[in-house]
Amino acid sequence: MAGPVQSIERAAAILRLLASGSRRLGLGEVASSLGLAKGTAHGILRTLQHVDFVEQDPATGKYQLGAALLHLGTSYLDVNELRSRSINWADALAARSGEAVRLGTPLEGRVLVIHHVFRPDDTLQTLDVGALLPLHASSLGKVLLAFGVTPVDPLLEAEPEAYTRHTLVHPEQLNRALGEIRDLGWGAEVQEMSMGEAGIAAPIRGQGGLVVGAIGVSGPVERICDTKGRPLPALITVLREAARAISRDLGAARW
Amino acid sequence: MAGPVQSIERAAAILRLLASGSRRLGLGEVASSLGLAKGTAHGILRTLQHVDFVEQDPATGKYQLGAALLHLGTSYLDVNELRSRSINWADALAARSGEAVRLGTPLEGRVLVIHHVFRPDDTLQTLDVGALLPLHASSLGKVLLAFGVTPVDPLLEAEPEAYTRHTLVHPEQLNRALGEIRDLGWGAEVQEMSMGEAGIAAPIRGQGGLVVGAIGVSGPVERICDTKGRPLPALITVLREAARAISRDLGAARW
DNA sequence: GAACATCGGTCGGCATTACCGAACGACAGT
DNA sequence: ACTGTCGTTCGGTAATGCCGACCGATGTTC
Repeated sequence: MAGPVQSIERAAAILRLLASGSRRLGLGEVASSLGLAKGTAHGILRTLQHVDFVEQDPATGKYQLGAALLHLGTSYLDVNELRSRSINWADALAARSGEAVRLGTPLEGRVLVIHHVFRPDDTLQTLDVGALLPLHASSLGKVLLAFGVTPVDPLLEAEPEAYTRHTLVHPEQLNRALGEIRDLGWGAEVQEMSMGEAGIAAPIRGQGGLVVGAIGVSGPVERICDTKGRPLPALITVLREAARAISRDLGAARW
Repeated sequence: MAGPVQSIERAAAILRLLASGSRRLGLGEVASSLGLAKGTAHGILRTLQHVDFVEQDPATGKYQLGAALLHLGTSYLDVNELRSRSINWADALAARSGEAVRLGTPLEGRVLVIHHVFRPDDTLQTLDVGALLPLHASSLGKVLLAFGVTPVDPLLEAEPEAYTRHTLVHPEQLNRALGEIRDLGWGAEVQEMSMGEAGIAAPIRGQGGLVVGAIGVSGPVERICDTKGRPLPALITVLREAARAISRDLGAARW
């Protein structure tokens, strides 16, 4: 296997850097962050600007992501088979459960939300599609971890971030939870990312039974769980039915 | 001005190619479409795959866009100042007009929709954010053309596509329409893209009065226009007020 | 207000880099 | 079983993009 194209890797690193900080970055910041010479970084940025992947503030000269990326991102949604086959089932699940439904796939050690159906009531909600959730503190992420879609090692070595006092930060805690998820076939997250919020998720399998993503419902903890903080069995049932239906659509034989 | 980085331009071309056709593409197709040797295209694709910009179907070996692009695309929305400053005004405009509101910016000879507020009634609507509209057959596009945000020349030379029998396809037709838009300060599109649909749009100005985008309302022709097919004055008023308000927020002094 | 620090941008020489084209192995259709 | 096509690998070559010093503008400090 020959080496990857250096300049493209660097360009991707620059784009990721611009995406991580949500403010505009100067040429010097970009260059030093990636250990590049200013001239080199400038050449790459100029090229990225030329193809509309980055824009430059004419006043300050600072750089930010460009418009072409938005179109590429939505084009990804259009061709994503997991998403397109899930849409109808996700709608139905939101209707049956009365809660918000989200679909996730792993990306760079996080969970990328690729579909989001709002809770059917008319409350104000923000679209999560494109957002990245933590693996260890979201129901979608825990399911993906449990079924080996994405490696666990980095999380077990470095202490993961604690969002609330319920977040599983100890490797053994997390490992035990993942074992349970494997046994049960579904996973939950109760106030581990945000107090008052909870979610449950189940794996989606593609051809050959390989887990390719996860689907979950989430909402206020009092609507997801009973008074003892355990997920409502009725929700689990409809969720797992949806996950199975999507898996079947994707070609997973007997799941 | 030194030359842009070749491999990055090629990588971007591959991504755009994958985004244009909404189906997966094989290596051979990619290579021949761009006039590259198979080996070259493979190296670039391998790199793009390595950074999650493209994915490869393990069964067929064909390539499609990757998940990282979705996150980059939404990150672009997060930092886009035109969008963030417009959100509140767009919401208000949708409420006052009772119609769907969209914000556009030019991209590659089309209009990129960067914000979309659904019509306030509860009908089923699909989110247009990230979609590309034609310049000559959308109200947003015509406004951007009229105010010189994007060059008109390519459209005037090549006959633009006719979506309906009302689409302006003759250069002189289009030129006259653009002149009117410049005079009036707003533009309309009545069944030029899709029969039964109409829209009106107004320019948004940034610092120094430069037009940086457009905002528009659109919906069924009978709700946008009067019986003679002319846009309702009340809609035009609230639309222009919103456009002015956003322009002021962006730093356009006296607009 | 003048000197300075910092910024984005430019340029030319060097050698690393990525390109090309042919050959390979797997697969599907015939 | 053969043949066409596919994605992939590989090595030679020179074109390519990288580096670091330099430039001019901007805004900051004393």
